[in-house]
Amino acid sequence: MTSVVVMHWFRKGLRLHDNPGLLQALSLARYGTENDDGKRNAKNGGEGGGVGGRIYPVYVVDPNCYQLLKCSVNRARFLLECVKDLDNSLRERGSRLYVAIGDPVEILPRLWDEWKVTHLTHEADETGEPYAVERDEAIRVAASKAGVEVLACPSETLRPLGNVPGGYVANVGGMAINVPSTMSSFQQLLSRIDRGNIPPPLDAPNEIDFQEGGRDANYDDKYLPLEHPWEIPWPRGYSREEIGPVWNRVDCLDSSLSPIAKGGETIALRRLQLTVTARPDWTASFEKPMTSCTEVSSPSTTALSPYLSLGCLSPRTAWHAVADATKRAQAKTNRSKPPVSLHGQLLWRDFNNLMAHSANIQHPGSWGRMTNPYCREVPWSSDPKLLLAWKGGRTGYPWIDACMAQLRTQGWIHHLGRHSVACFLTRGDLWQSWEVGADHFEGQLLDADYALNSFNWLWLSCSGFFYQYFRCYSPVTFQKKNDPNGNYIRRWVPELANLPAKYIYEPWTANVGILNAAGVRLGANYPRPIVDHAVVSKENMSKMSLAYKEHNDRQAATKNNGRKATPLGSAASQPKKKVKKQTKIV
DNA sequence: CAGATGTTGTCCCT
DNA sequence: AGGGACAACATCTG
Repeated sequence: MTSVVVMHWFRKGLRLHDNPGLLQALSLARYGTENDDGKRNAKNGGEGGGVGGRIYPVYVVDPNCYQLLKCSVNRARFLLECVKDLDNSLRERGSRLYVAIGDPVEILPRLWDEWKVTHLTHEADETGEPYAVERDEAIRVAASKAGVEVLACPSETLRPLGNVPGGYVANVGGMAINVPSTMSSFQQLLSRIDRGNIPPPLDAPNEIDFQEGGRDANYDDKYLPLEHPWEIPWPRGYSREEIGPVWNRVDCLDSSLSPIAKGGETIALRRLQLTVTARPDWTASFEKPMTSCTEVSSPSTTALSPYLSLGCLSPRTAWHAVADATKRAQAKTNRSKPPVSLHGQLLWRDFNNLMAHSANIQHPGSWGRMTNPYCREVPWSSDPKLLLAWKGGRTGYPWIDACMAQLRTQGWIHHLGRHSVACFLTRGDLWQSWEVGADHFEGQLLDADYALNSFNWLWLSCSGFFYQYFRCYSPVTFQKKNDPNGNYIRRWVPELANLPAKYIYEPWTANVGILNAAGVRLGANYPRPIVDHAVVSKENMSKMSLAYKEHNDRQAATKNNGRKATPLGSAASQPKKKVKKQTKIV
């Protein structure tokens, strides 16, 4: 009898619950066959005795992957906590995680050979993130050479993104469907698939599922580098000497200071329980724009995003937790609706993923760049001094600087805080490209996500999906109403903590006596504003207007030269655009 | 083609 | 607190 040896390769999807790839691996190891519909658990997935197969759950700490390439210390810590938690959960079930460091394209084939692997399962990467595409293709080629069968299962989103049954762009009768480019058309598309029902999450496998082919005693002492995290080559730019102290410092962080307690599936499910399941009325009536971005002690939202971005939490598990809690809410409680409801937040996530998927099908690898087909060309400047001031929270606008300080310290800020700083860097004030802002967020955010990060930067910079550039956030007044005393600023910019409330958002308007009394020395321990918002925001609106005109002219010229083929029939494939109308004079 | 709509603006008025 | 002007974007709907 040929024995089946399955490797389940964790990349994202760092969870046991609702993990179809893992269940397929278990089914193969126990019964030698795939779980036919991918919907039943491995324990129910077949008849008769097992085939004596074995399963090796594997994680490769890959310094070049999206999750580690640009990561801050905070983010590396969070990722490793997720991996450790996964190992703990597998050990509770009689298995374990085998962890290696380096390039999966070199490491995995060695392990296939060593372990006589016959099947490889992993979560499919559907957005077309360039590094993942290249890596997975190389793995597919190597697996084919090695005679290893590969099974990639979609489980990152509520529904698969691609052209598969139940997916958002599934071919219907051989006709490619139009990919929506607005949230409302996305919602309509979703409502047409199985009447908007979201498939229920799959249960986590239990100890019985792992009873055959659990641990391999021969390798118990191998692949345990997590005991020595300082050997991990992160983050980029730190010398080996620095990495030890960095790790120690991270371990000493008071995690209660952070809205994100700790990484890992266990904490993710507990946080879902505490924020959603235990609060039916809050969940049912949740409206994103009504939540506060100036909370000092704990987030006003669920702050589940870091767990979703690494796949510690399944979006379908979250969806059904919200649905169940909403059912239990009191009758008199107002039920909010997408896009502002909690379900709406998960829909945004899928919509963003679908847009990344679509952009990368049209122009591979373009999503994170200005060449993105959904991105308008705007002639941004490039000023390293301005960029550095923004990154370091030294813009002289306390609200902006406070947000950047929270980002740097906790790796998380409220969505509206992100709006403020992203608008400020791009179309609002500094006129720097959204790409450099996205790049910085990618490094700093615990919840950095390939699809969501670029989508939001396109949106805020009015380069794509959102175009009302005349709606501009003020770095002074936006939060004055919500936090008149400036408690958030006092928390994150301690240099300003003693200023009277009247001046906390605009220290440059205070006289020297007041500043001295508060210990503020403008230009010394706190900068003067690097730009005059009233002036530059007006100038920038004119620049945006011009950039849009030029965009429309280019579109019109393209139309005259004939249609450009685009495979998905998206908005980008319908060049139309009359020349902009003259403004009517009344 | 006109009119409605778009997750979360600001300022000033009553 | 609620509403309109601001100056006026793109996309979708009928």
